[in-house]
This record gives sequence, C-alpha cells and structure tokens, in this order.
Amino acid sequence: MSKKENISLSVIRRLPRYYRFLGELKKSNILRISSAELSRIMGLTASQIRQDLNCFGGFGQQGYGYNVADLYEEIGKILGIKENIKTILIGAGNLGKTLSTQMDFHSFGFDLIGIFDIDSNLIGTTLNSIVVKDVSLLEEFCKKESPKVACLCIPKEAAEEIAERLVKLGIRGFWNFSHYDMSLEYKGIAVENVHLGDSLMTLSYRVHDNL
Amino acid sequence: MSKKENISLSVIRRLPRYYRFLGELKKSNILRISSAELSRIMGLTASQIRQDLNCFGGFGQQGYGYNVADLYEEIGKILGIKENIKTILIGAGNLGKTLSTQMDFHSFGFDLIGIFDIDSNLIGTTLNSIVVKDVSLLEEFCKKESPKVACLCIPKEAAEEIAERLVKLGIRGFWNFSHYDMSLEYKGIAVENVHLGDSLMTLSYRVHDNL
DNA sequence: TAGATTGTTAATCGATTAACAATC
DNA sequence: TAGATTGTTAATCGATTAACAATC
Repeated sequence: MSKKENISLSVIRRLPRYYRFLGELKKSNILRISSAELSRIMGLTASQIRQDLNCFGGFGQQGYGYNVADLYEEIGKILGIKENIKTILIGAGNLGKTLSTQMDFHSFGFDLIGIFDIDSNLIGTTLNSIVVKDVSLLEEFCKKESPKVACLCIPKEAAEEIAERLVKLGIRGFWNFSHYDMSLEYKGIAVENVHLGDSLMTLSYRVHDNL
Repeated sequence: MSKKENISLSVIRRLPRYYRFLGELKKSNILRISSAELSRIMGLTASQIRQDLNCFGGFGQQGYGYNVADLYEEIGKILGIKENIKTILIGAGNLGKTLSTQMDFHSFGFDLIGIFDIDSNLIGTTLNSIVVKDVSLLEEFCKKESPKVACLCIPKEAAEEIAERLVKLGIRGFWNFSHYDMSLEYKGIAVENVHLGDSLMTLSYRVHDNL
C-alpha cells in the first residue's frame, strides 16, 4: 500500500538479487515463501526483506507469506525488465565484443541497436548481427533512433569526450566500463560504473586481510 | 597513528578510488593536496576523506595537507598492489578470454599463472602466453603452484561445483563473474562478485526513474 | 478460531558529517 | 608568529534490526 517517493540506492541494488533468487525458487516450482525462509536462503534478515519490499507495495499476505511467481513478476516490473530501452555500445574492442555478443541485454530490459568504434579494422564487422559503425555517425544515428542508454567500453579519455556528446544527444543512462568516474559530472543521468580494476584492488586488500 | 582493527567494507571500497584519483594527480605533477581540495575533485566530503585515511594512519601534515606521491604509495601498499598473488582463471570462453588478455592483473596485485576450461576446443590454446589446461588438472596444478585467488568465468552450476574444489585446494579469494552468489557459502574467504546482470537491472530501474 | 506471517512503527546500530583543538 | 589543515571527538543522519499489532 505504501509507496515511498525516494527509495535509497541500497534498496534498489538489492532488488536484482531478490529477482535472481525468486527466479530460482520459481524454477524449482516453489509456490510460496515467507520472509523468514527467504532471509535464510539469501543471508539477510527477514526484517530487511519486508522493509525493502514494502517500499514498493504490500506484496505479501499475512499468515501466508509471498507468492513466488507474483513477487518475481512484481520485482521484474519495478526493475523494468520487460522494457526495451534502446541502447548503444561504444567501443567494439575485446570487452565491447564480449558484452555485445554474450550479454543478454534483452532479459534485463535493454535493446542493443547500435555499436560504434573509431578503428577502421572494426567498422563494418558484425557483432550480434549488428554492423559496427564509425563513431562519427553517432549524431546522425542518435537523431534518427533516439537511444536512451549507452554502454562505454572505451578508454578514459575517449569516454570523457564521448559522454558529453552522448548526453547532448539525449542519452539518459550509462553503463560505464571505462576508468572515468562518470557519476561526478552528470547529475540527473543514471550511471552504473563497472570498475573492474577497483573490484580487483578490493579483492587484493581482502585476500591479504584474510591470510 | 591510529590503526583500527576492523575496517568497514565501505571504507575499503573507497580506497581504489582514492588510489585512482591520486594517480591522476601525481601524473599531473601535483605535489600536495588538502582533504578539502580532494573532496571537491572526488565529490566527497573532506571529513570522510580524513576519516577514511586515518583508519590506516596519519598520512597528512597539519597546515600542509597530503603529499600526493606519498599518499598514493601508502594506499598502494594498503591495497597490496605491489604483491603478486598467484591467480588462476577458470573458463576460457568469451569473458575469460577477454579478462585474461585485457586485464592488467599485475598492476592490481595479481599474477595470472593458470587458465582452465573443460572445452577440448579451448584446451591447448594460448591466452596471454598461458596455455589453457584441462580443468581435470586443477588438483595437480594447485598442489604444485598453490594459487591463492581464482577468477570464475563459468556458468552458475559449474561455479558452485568448482568453488568447493578450489576452496579445498587452498584458494582464499574469488573474483566471481558467475551468477552464483558465492559470498553466502564461504565465510572467511574473500569474494568479489561482479554481477553484470545485477548492474544492468539497477541501471534499468534508475533510467526509468529519471525519465 | 488459532497460528502464521505480514506491514509498520520504534529502537539500535553504523556510517557520515560537523566541529574544533592540536600542530605543522 | 599567524594561517592552514590535519587528526579526532562529538553530533547527525540514514540504514538495519527488533518488536508487535493487524490480519489473512
């Protein structure tokens, strides 16, 4: 019944995890689950689960718990997994190639419609049945197709420059794999930084801490 | 001077970011920086920076600030960036191939010494001058080389099975790209989950929220 | 109805921010 | 010395956990 206005990022970041676990439960033909049971499986407290879910609505039923399939569906809706946000990818090098061919953008709410690079050796090649275009065609393409999200698989310097162009062209969200810390410059635009180096350094610290 | 015993994960996760920004400053030949100035550049509060750094020691000087090169060096030491933790990678598919060839493990404190797969088409190929081995040779290899970290680039089911084997073989940290939520089962072992799907779903929510 | 479990309010805990005395 | 800026303690804020009345 409740519907909070501003939901904290901590809550939002837990949603995909709920979604994954509920997907598994659904696959195992489990029909209902209580917050207590789910908390055991996921390593959280039952309180937290109920608090989190109640940010978006009362999905449970007293005395019964939550219907797995329904809750799965609801969280999917909240996350917008059924949408098809038009998405482009910049940088068809190793990482870009892997992401564009391996990542199932569709099942997460995205529709990859364009891939761009500056390297003439890559332009014209096909990835995931999309022909890699010259990055100079970006303006033209965006005006015609109006993509809303861009995945950046390019070096820091290139990312800084291209981000600005893309924001002007109407991009509203970035999936950023460059070392450039996007979140700082563009308030009001959603940025998910995937800093693999930071992740490795954190692991380094923690492994040494544990030895 | 202070040296806290248990440093919170929030602090640790900020260290790589400090390291990156200080690296940039150093490259720009900036010799000293105050917490106030750094806070402006990084989008944090000066208080937080001082608190974070003081978990590890008093690296600054009153009235002066922090010596950029020294602080960079210190954080590098804290993170263990100069170490060479023996590391293996499981799964030489698309993602594994990209990581093993593109990721500069060395500059983050790791030394990639082995790559494994089950696919006979991949076994015997060379990635980053490492010959991909049959995963059945894992036990033999680990007993001889004692790697301490494993990077998992395999599907969920394979990851669950292999993680158990690896823990028994002395692996103390995982860089996990599978959909399997490792952190749950293995307390005392450092796990960095890189859930790209979760990251995309979070982006989906946030883009819709912003539109 | 009795039992179970939610939704929600209140209490606790931890992390961030502010303030300021210490000191370079 | 005076000015700047740290290291550190205290205050605030937000997130997590506990408790329990509502209700299926």
